[in-house]
Amino acid sequence: MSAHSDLTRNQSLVLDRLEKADAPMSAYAILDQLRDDGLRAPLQVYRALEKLLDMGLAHRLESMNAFVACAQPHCHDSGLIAFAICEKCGQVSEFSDDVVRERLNGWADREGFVVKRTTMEIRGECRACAA
Amino acid sequence: MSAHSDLTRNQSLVLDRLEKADAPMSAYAILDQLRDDGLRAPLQVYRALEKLLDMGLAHRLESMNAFVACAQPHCHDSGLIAFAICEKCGQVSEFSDDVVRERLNGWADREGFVVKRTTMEIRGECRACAA
DNA sequence: GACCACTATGTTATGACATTACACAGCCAA
DNA sequence: TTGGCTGTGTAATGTCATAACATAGTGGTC
Repeated sequence: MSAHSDLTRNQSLVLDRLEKADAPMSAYAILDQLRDDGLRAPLQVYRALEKLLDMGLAHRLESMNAFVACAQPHCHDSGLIAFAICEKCGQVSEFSDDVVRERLNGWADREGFVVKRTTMEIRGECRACAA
Repeated sequence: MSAHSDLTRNQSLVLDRLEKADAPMSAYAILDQLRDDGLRAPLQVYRALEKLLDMGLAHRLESMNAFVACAQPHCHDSGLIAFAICEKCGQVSEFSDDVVRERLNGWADREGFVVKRTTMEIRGECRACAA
């Protein structure tokens, strides 16, 4: 499943936990589930998460202060990712749209704005929950 | 400038403060600046902010847990707003793009996802700061 | 092998952001 | 004048995130 060869112990623990979750998890929720594995302080989780974000293996959902594992192995490559978050069941869908990326980059170019990071999050209800 | 006729006292205080700021403010920063006006507890600010968000007079920037006054009187009408946030000077630019809105709505329609709220935030450096 | 730089780790304390719970006051319509 | 609604005030608490400091492994270089 997950070949996290070059990850440290803490990073592996955190990523595994995220991958097994069916909804975004807060750092403290992750911590609670990893007590038995020896983790005790928030910082241990936050440090692991930071690296995972850097490596493109996890995402941070700004609108809910929570984290998810990447849906696809190299989804960070697609440049700009949008998230659709169901507020009922918690499920998160990832997708990317080249046209949207184009438009935002176009605006930035015209304005002389140097983009570092873009977050796009749609809150609502997924098909199943809206039915 | 601001005809906040139908606002309560606390709401007016908070909105005025936001409008005079040249960068996003956290709820606690707002509170600190309104101590002299009689505000003492975070909740007084959060309650005012909630109403202002509802009325479309202010925005919440999810990626920095901060708030800004609307750039234009009725900018919520444009449906979907993107924010470009300069990490150096703190300045925030608001803009909307119909094509982007189209694309996101298209995705949602196809997926059967019922959209409640969308946040789009670009972090980086504005032209002046990037120079 | 001794040294040094770099990265990861563990722990405590603290800071920053947000909400719950409860009590009271004003306003307006039935 | 009663009851519902909205706003307000206050204290306590809950949730999210980082600073500061100490320790330990790893790998390169002389």
